[in-house]
Amino acid sequence: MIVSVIVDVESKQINRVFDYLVPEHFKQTVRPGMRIIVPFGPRKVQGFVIHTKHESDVDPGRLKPFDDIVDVKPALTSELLALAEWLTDHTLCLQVTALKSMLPAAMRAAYDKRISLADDASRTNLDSALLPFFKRTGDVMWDEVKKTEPGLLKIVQKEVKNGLLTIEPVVKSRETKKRVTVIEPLLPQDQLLEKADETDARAPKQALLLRYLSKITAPAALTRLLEETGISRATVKAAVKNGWADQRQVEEYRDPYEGREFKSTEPLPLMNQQKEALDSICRSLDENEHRTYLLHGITGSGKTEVYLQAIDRALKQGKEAIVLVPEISLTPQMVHRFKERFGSDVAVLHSALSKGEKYDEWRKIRDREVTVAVGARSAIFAPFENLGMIIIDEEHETSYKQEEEPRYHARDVAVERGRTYSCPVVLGSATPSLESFARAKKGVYTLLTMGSRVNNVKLPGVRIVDMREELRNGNRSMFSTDLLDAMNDRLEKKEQMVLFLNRRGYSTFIMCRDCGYVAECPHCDISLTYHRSNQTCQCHYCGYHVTRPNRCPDCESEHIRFFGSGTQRVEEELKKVLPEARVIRMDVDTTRRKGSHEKLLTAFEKGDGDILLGTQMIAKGLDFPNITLVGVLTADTMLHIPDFRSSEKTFQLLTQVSGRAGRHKKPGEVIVQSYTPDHFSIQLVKNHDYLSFFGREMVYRRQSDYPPYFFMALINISSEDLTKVVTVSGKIGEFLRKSLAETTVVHGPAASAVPRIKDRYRYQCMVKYKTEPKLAHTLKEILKTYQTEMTRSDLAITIDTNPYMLM
DNA sequence: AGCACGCCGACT
DNA sequence: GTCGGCGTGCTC
Repeated sequence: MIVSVIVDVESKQINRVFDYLVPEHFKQTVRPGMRIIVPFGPRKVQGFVIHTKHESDVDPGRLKPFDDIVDVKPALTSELLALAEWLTDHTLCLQVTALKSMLPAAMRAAYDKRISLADDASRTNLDSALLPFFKRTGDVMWDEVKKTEPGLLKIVQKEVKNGLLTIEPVVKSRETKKRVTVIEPLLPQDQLLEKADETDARAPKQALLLRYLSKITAPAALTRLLEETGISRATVKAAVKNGWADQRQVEEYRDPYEGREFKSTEPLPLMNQQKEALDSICRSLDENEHRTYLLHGITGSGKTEVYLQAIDRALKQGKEAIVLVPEISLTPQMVHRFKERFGSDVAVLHSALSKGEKYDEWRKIRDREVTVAVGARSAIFAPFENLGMIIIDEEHETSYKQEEEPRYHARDVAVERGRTYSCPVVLGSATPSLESFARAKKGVYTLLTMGSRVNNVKLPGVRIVDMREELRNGNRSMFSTDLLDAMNDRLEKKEQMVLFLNRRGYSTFIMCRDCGYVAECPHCDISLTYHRSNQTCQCHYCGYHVTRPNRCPDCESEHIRFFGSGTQRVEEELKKVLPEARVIRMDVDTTRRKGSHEKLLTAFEKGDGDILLGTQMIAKGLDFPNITLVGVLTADTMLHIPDFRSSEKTFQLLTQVSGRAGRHKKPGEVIVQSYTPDHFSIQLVKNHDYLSFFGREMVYRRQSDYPPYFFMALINISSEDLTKVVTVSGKIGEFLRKSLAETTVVHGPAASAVPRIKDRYRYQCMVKYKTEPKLAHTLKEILKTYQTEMTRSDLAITIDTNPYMLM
């Protein structure tokens, strides 16, 4: 018996299957989708079994048996193995990269070396630098040595040559399972009580323990037992020794929601528009028909309730469901709604969980202990085998696109899986991506529209304030008179408000007023942001930071000024103009710690704050009844980034934040401050007019050959050597033009929008096409041509067949 | 990737 | 004579 294996070596040359013999004792257990440990050249690596067979094309003498099996159950189902192949083809990534991306991070292998003394006598002759590590008997792991003294590898290798040490490569598993000690009575209840009566006089603690044991029906956690009875570990030990009880370790799933109560909810009554949407979706479900629905429902129209009831129907048919939400930790409210409706049937996979917690949630899916997976992008690979429903909430969100390899879009994967399982895929949004809406209009997707809010709550009134006008009237502050008045009004009425600004830190750039010097990152072509809390200037691209200069590094002038405002600056300013207001600031800097995000939101919900000030992360999913005012401080920052989607992003963001106001009984108001108030993506927010926005934006996309009219592919070339980047990208551009059809447009090569990041120069070529059968082949050809140069030098070529980040 | 093999310059 | 530089090639 032979297995074909994709080994965990990320290199173009190794991107194919290798065959291994199956050792006799594994013949019954090994199956496709399992991870195994294989010898690969001189080392050991992890590999994925792709299929089993009885003959190999490889010379039988060269076949080696594999070492071990990692998984008890296959990590990947046969469907996911096929999906990995699809991912590889569509994103042009390595097969092993696709396979690994489907597993939780805790299941990715780590490698180490075990160093042992050749024999006991070797110790005396060992290089003195290594002695501290070999004082005790037993082996030493290289990772341990590296931690204290990374330079010692040379000496270790020398001693290997001298025959004093041996090195054995090992594959470490990062999977840690949480274990708890449990106690279980070994005697029936009546005997326990009998024994308790006997021991009462001599050993009261034993008696207490025996009575406790007589009451339990399932094994009890030791820690809890000790806590509740107040007896000591020694007492328990004695009882175990007496043969009254058994103590053992059991595996436990870490429950990130432990101790939290979710009251269960019943389906809510639906409005007509919701019913119609639900009926269409359920029809596909009942008929086992794959169909992609675009659920276009304005903010507050009750999309979530439609998802919940559609899922419920799928579960009742014995099927499973996947729900994707953008960066789920950011929308705890959404998680709660699923937990409340489906209780312990839900596994949650979000970025704020620890690796171990994610692994446990993932195992619940694999072991079929749950039937619903709610999570961010990678949850689309949930290893279900009878999928009945896939839902992508806020489908326009760009976080569904992975910006590392494999560069996939969860929406595409969802449609592919929906096709395999013949099940409906529901894309929901108040502001669909242009791609999806265009597809819905063409009939590729089925459009479902929900145009009014639940209970007919009115959409908030939106006012657009011209900040140039404010300036002309002598208001140089960051708050317009309108916004300030409105804020004062809400403070008086004890109502809450949300202030939105998509820039963290304190200021956007630092400039010397005397000589015009602007502080820039020495490793990236980008200006530094001032962070007031720790008095540093930071680069948001590479993390470089320096203490703030008091004098201009160029001309020694003291007139260093900070321009533009970030959330920290606004917070400070708010303290000045509204000293009595309680402000809760929410951005990457205040939510870095685990759970802090939710803590801040709960505080705001409880009314511990009047103003919630934040970046992007407060734009989605917030649903608090007391919010009656939303202020957008600078609507145009998004508009000026060099990206053809900038108008779309601006409109989506403004509409989303607007939706945070007046979702319940109290009417809401939105004030948008802008320096370009006449731009259509800002004007059309006023009437929440998605359709007009769609129409206007499509005209621009058609004129400029952008998606959805054209497809794109982006080739990025980078190196520390600028000359190399220029020559290589030049050749690539030439090759693209020569190889592709005449109707295809090739832009560049040109320097990227951020021409240097982390000391690497970056150039790019852009391909825009309608149909291009030769594209995949041409791009693969490019990678093949530069394959050796990429391994031998620092040259890097990355290809994105559906780019969202054009920087 | 990571490791061995192999062929040329500067040291005990 | 040997140590070590990194070009080349291979991994079932």
